[in-house]
Amino acid sequence: VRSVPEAAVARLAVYLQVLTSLRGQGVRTISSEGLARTAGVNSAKLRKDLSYVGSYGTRGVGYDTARLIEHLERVLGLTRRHRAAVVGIGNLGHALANYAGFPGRGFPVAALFDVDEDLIGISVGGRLVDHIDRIPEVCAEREVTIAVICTPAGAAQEVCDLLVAGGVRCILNFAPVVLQVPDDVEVRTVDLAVELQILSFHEARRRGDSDVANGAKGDVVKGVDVVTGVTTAAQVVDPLLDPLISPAEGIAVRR
Amino acid sequence: VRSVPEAAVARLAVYLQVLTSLRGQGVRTISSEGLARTAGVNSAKLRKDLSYVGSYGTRGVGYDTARLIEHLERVLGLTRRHRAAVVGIGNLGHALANYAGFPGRGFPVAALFDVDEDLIGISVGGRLVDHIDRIPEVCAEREVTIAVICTPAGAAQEVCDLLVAGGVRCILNFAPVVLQVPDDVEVRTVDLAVELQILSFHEARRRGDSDVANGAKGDVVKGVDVVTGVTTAAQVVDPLLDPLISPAEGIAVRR
DNA sequence: TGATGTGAACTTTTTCACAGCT
DNA sequence: AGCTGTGAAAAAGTTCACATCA
Repeated sequence: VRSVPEAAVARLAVYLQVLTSLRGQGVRTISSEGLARTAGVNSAKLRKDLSYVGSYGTRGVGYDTARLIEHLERVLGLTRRHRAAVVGIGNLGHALANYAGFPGRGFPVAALFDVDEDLIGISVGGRLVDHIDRIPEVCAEREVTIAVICTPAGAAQEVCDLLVAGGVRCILNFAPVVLQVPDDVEVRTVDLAVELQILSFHEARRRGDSDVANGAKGDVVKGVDVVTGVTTAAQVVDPLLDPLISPAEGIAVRR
Repeated sequence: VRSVPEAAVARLAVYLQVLTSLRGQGVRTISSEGLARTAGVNSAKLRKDLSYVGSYGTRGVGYDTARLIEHLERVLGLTRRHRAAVVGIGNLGHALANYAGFPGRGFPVAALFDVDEDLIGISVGGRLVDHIDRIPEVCAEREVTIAVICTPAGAAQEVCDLLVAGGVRCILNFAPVVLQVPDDVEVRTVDLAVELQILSFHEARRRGDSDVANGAKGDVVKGVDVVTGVTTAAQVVDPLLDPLISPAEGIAVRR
C-alpha cells in the first residue's frame, strides 16, 4: 500500500516464479526459510519484501503456496491482461512473438511491427506484422499497454517515441541503447552486451587482472588532447537530442 | 581501487556503451553532465561511479571520449578475450550463437551444446553443436570462461552444474529458474516473464488498480506439510527472462 | 513450539555541495 | 570560468532480533 522498494518488486516476481514451480511439485506449504533458500535470498529479506505487500503467512507454519501465488499475482497486477506489442521482428523479436503466448498468457501479443517491407503483412504467431509508422494508431486502437523493442540500436529511440505517442507506458527494451522517455514511462532495458561485460568484470576481478579496478596508473597523460591527438576545443555535446539512428544493424550490437 | 559497488559496475558498462555511440558520432569530449544525461543517470552519480575506478577526466573540460572508453574497457576486463559457450540451441540460443561474434567481438563463441540429437553435429555460426554431456570436458579444454544458458527451465540447473564442473565461473542465465551455485560462481539471470511482471506492477500501480499492493484480506487458509529449501545459496542478480527457447516445458514459463 | 511480521540497527548507495585543477 | 573528484549528509535497502501469534 505504500511504496514497495523497486528492488523488492523485482524479487516478488522471482518469488512468484519459484512458488509456481514449487506448487507444480506438489508443495502445499513452505516456510520463509525454505522459499528464501530456493529464491536465493535470505529469509529476513524475503519476509520484509512480503511485508511490503501485506501478510499472508501463518505463524508457526509458513506460507500456503497457492494462496501466496494468488496474492503475488494480484499485487503484480497479473490478474489483468496486458496486451503486448513486439517491435522488430528479427531473430529475437520472432522468437518472442512466437513465444507461447508470452509468459503466463497474461500478456497476449496484440501487435507486431517492423520496417522491412518483406515482413509487413506476414503472419507471425497468428498476428500480422504492421509497419512501424502505424505504431501510434494501432497501439492506441488495440490498447497495448506493454511493448517489447527488439530492433537494432539505431531504430530503438524512434520506435520508442512512436510507442509513447501510441499511449504505451511500459517498455521492455532489448536494443543496446538508453532510451529517453517522459517521466511517466517505465523502461527496462536488457542488454546482452552489458550483461556479458558485467560478468567479464567479475571474471577479471576474480583472477586479479592487474588493470581491473585500478587504472593503469603511470600514464598520466594529460594536457592537450591525447589519444586522438587533435584539437580539444571541448566539443560540448548536448546529448539530449541525439538520435543515434542508423539502420545498419552491425554496430547495433557493438558497444 | 577496491570494491566498486555492484550497481556501479552495471552502470559502467552502460557508460561504455553510450560513449562508444558518441564516439561514433564524432564526439571527442563530453562533460559528466552530458554523458550522464545520455546514460539516463544524474551527473553526481556518474562522477562517483567513475571515481571508483580512477579519474580520467579533465577539470574544466570533461572526459576525452576515446580515452574514457579505453579506460572502461580495461576496467571491465574487456581487453582480454572471454571464450563463451552457449547451451540450448533453440530459438534464443540460435539467435545468440549467430549474434555477430557476440557483442564487441570480445566474447568469441567457443562452444555450443544441446541435448537434441538432431542438433548435435550441425554447425551454427561456424561452430559445431556438442551434446550437453560433454560440457565439462569441452569447456575445460577450450577454456570457456562465460556461458549462456538458453535451455528450458527444466534443464537449466543440470546444465549449470555441468558448466561449473567444467570450470565456468560466469553464467548468464536466460532460463526462468533461480540457479543454485557455489559462492565463487557469478550468475546473472535475465527472465522475460519477470521483466514483464515488473512492468505489469508499475502499470497496475500507475492506474491505481485496487488490488495492487494490498491484498484481499479475508480468506484465511492454512496447511500442513512443509518444504525445506534446497542446496546451497544462490545468487539472484537481475531478474530474468525466460525461456524462449525450446522444446516443451510449458509450465516452466508460466508463473 | 515454531515461524511470521516488523521496529530498530546497520550497510550500501545516492545525492549534495564545494574544494581544487585546468 | 568551468567542470571534475570526493568528503560528508541523506536516502534506500538489508539484516537483526524478538515480540507475537497460530
